Formats: sequence, C-alpha cells, structure tokens
Amino acid sequence: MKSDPAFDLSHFLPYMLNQAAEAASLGFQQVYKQRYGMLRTEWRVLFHLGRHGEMTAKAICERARIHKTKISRAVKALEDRRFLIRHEQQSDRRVELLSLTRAGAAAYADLSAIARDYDQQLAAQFSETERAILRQCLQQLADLPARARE
Amino acid sequence: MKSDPAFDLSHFLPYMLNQAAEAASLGFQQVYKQRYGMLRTEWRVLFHLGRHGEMTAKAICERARIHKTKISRAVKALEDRRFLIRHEQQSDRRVELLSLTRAGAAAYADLSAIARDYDQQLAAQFSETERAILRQCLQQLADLPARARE
DNA sequence: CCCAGTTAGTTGCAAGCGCAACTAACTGGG
DNA sequence: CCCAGTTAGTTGCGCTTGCAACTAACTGGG
Repeated sequence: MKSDPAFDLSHFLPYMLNQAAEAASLGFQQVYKQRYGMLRTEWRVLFHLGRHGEMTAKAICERARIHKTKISRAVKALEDRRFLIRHEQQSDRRVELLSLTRAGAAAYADLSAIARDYDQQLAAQFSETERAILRQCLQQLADLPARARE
Repeated sequence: MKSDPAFDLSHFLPYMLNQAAEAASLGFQQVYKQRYGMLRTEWRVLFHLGRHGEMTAKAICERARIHKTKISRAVKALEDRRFLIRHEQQSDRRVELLSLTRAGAAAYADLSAIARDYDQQLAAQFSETERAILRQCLQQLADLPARARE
C-alpha cells in the first residue's frame, strides 16, 4: 500500500514549516486577539504604519505581500476602532495616505514591545548558530518563489 | 513614533515562519488542487491513510493535529470522490475505520511521489548542515507549545 | 481633448473555517 | 440495570478569505 516508504509528512518541509508557523504564532495571536480584538492582517497593518509612518494601502500590500482586499478590510476595521485615519491626496484622489491615531500608536507601542519579548523568548531555545541559520533559511524560502514569479 | 526601533516584523520569528511556510506550500498546493481538486486537509487525510493504512478519524486528528470538524468534512469529500470508504466497527459502532479505495491509493502514490520530489527540490538550496538545523528547529518549534499545553 | 488602458481601493459572493451544540453509542459506579 | 458522564463523529452558524467584478480617478497616444 505504501508507494514510497522513504517519504513521510513529518519530514516534508512545507508541512513542517506550517506546523512550526502555526505553533509559533499561537501565543502572540492570543495577545492581539484578546487585548484588541484584532485579526492577523489588522495587526500587520498596524505594525507597518507604526514602524514606517504614513503609507498608502498599496504600499502595505507590497511590503507585506498581502492581497489588497484583505488590506482594504483591515484598514476599515482599524479605522472603525479609531486606530488610524485616512488622508486624501489632492494630487491624486485615488490614493489615501494612512496614519495611526494616538490610540493606534499606543496599541502599536504595546504590541510591538510584547512581540519583541515574545520573539526573544521563542529564540531563546536555540543557540546563536541555530538562530542565524534558521533566520537565513526562512528568509531564503520566503524570497525564492517571489523571485521565480517575476 | 517608533516605540522600539530595534524591532522589525521581518525579523519576527512567527512572521518569518508564516511567510516561509506560505511560500513553500504554494507550489505543491497547486498540484493537489489542480490535479485532484483537493484542499490541504483532504491531502493530509489522504496522506495519512496512504502512509499508515486503516485509521479512524480520531487517530488522524491526533497525528495531524487537525480539528475533528475539519477531518470530518475532509473525509466526507474524499468519500464523495470515491477515494476512501468507511468500515463500521461492530465492536463499537461509534467508530469508523477509514481506508483508501484503489483510486485513493493511486492518488496517494501520485501525490506522495510529487511531494518527495518537491521537497528535495526545496531542500536542494541548502547545505547538509543547514537542512539538519532547519529541520531540527522546526520540529522543536512545532512541539514546544504542545508540551506547554499538556 | 478624448477615450482606451491602467491604477487605487471597494464590494458581492461562494467557499472554508472555528466554535459550540448536537446525535448516537458506549461505559461504569451505585 | 440504569442514568450520568464520556467519546466518535456531524452539523449549523457566523466570520474570514479569495476571486472576480466593480467604481472612481488618473494617464497618454493619436
């Protein structure tokens, strides 16, 4: 019945990556979910605006590699909660520059501090060498298909 | 505006893991989607039955760490496509042993061979050492929260 | 100066998901 | 021997997602 006894899901890289990603995301996900009722995309948009200042939705799409409809809905949700405001551009009225409100900036400060601690805690189980290799491999995996698509 | 200039999403482990997992899964996802119209959970159920022979839905849940409702729907879908059949147990009529049909086994053989190739192709960009460390780190990340929850 | 093509962002819809509630079947202490 | 508790699996529901179609606004070649 086994066509290939050498192959096993538990050694299949996409599977391992998904399991690890899911497990590693869980703890922090609970924080922004319980504390601010946010979804992942909302946290990411909040993060980008907090980190990089004013941005358009388009720019966030490109940086974060998230589809524009997800961004659109996340922006709306964050706007409804008064975490960001839109600034229409008179030079091009299709474009909206987004920026965090005071409340949004406070949420960003809170969450990014927690994220940093959480990350350090996660990374603490590995040696310096392991961390370096892990990060480099992950970067490479994330980048490779994008390059292939271009 | 930046509360912590040292923190960046692109170095945040859960984020990197998710990006890498998404990118790495894409190529193979297209195969089982286009070739068999399967969802990820369906492929995983197919895989488990192909690899381990007869199993109950419960056993697949535990091994694959997938919620029972997802498994239930995946089993139904695979059954509808005649890829598996259910065997009621007379000793305990709540339990259903699942096993692949000939068509299911053929799909498993096809997909697992592709998965093996795909995995090798993905791994080929790394050195032996990198592969070993990457796999070990991912395993550890995937296992850690489960242990913490027990 | 205008219309075909492009771009920024939104929306409708169908599909997948998580959760909680449910059914059906089994188990064991009193 | 029975009913309270547990287990295997399913279903209904509301929410998130992805896709394609849409609106509104801009651009540039003829």
